[in-house]
Amino acid sequence: MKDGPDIARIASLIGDPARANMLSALMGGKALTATELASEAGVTAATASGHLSKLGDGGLVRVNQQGRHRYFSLTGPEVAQTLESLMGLAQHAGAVRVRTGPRDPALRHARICYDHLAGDLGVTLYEGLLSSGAIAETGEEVSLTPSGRERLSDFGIDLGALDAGRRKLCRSCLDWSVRRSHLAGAVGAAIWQQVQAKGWAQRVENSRVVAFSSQGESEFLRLFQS
Amino acid sequence: MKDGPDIARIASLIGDPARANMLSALMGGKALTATELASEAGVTAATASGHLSKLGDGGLVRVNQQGRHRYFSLTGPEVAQTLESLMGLAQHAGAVRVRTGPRDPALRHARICYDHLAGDLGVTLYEGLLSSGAIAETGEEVSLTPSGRERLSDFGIDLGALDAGRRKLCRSCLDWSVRRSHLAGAVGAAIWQQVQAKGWAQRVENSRVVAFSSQGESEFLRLFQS
DNA sequence: CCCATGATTTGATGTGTGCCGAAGCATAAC
DNA sequence: GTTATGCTTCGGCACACATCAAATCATGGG
Repeated sequence: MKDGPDIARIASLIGDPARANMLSALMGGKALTATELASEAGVTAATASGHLSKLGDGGLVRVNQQGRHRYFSLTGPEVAQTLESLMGLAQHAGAVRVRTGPRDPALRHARICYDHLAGDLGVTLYEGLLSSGAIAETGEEVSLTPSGRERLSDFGIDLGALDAGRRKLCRSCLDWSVRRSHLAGAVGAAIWQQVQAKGWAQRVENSRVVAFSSQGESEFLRLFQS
Repeated sequence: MKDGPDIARIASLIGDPARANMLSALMGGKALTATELASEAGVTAATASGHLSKLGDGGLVRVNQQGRHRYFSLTGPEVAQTLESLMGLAQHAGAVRVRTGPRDPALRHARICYDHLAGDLGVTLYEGLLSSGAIAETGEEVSLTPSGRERLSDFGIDLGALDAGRRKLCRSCLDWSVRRSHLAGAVGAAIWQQVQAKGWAQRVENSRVVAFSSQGESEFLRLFQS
């Protein structure tokens, strides 16, 4: 029964602790340099370089050379989605990190998933948009309704720019901490941008945690909670 | 950035070729004995035993002792779903098995995904049910509409029994070969059972491939294709 | 041009772990 | 009882690979 794609190859790629930490760091969506990733993984630059080249060969990360820096990022949302899926399994299997970080509760409340909002607030957003009819689902597809377009325009999002882009507008992404969906895709990314621009929230340095100001959070909930 | 569940632990579990082959075999949904799995993985019984105990500790497989046999199966649909997701990545990353099996095209056409139908025909089923209004989606959730209940009853499925069960009726599962959704959950499993009972298709020995009779396939399409 | 910084390559070391054979335990058949 | 089968445990072997230090290459700044 050696059917189907070679799953072991890429699973073993993710299976090394150093590489897994690098990938987790890249889940933040920001492109990071090789040295930054080395520090994230807790290894020397030499070791990190080897790992990154393997991840590149495996098609999990992409490089972007800029001057003498090389910026690494995940190749795409599929990778992020698979990683979240693995986190869900690990969580469920009780394979939580022995020394659960102090940031853990904050991480569950609101965090970045690649380039959009996840955690409790991400799920709230998704379900609020859905129940108010701003987005709708047909099959796996998520689409923006006319009323949704209007609301997001009012919110300050330039939908014309998104339409022009090649990226799919809406996409659902399974949340490992809540085990429900949150909103990904171009619209998901744009909403996060706008939340940031309005000063409602900002990212915590060197972490996927998102910190909402108390006022920002209440405005966010007022606008999006169903 | 050591936040979140420990992803490396279980990824490395899947990352070993022998274990990956075992898991792939279990994707067939049937519970298999330790020796069967050993032969699937191409290792001795001793080695297999060690692997299976690790998979058990990691929460990926479940044991079911019966007499002197020990039957192994995946702990649940989440595991199967994550594996499919990994296959999607592997496929996309060009990490296809060097020696692509002769069963490969058949596998894409129709196969078992844990306990329901996947591949071209699985996707056709899902989209047919959706466009004819038999199922509907709200968020990540898939639900059975009244007209859908009626159709499936006519098809010979005992919905009362499914309602009584604890398992979620409908669930969508991403298909690695087609990259679209197919139907999982209790209803997905029941449909496959019924397709089998009607003699439209049967599983190919020692493989996830599903073979439809030509008459069975045309009846299936007539009934479910949108 | 020279130095500083970022990144990769090379070579050597060590640990982890996959693998098997043989022996030990069960359970079932006779 | 005895024998056979399924599975696990143990001991030992060997290979793969993660790791680092030092050297090399590349880019940018003064």
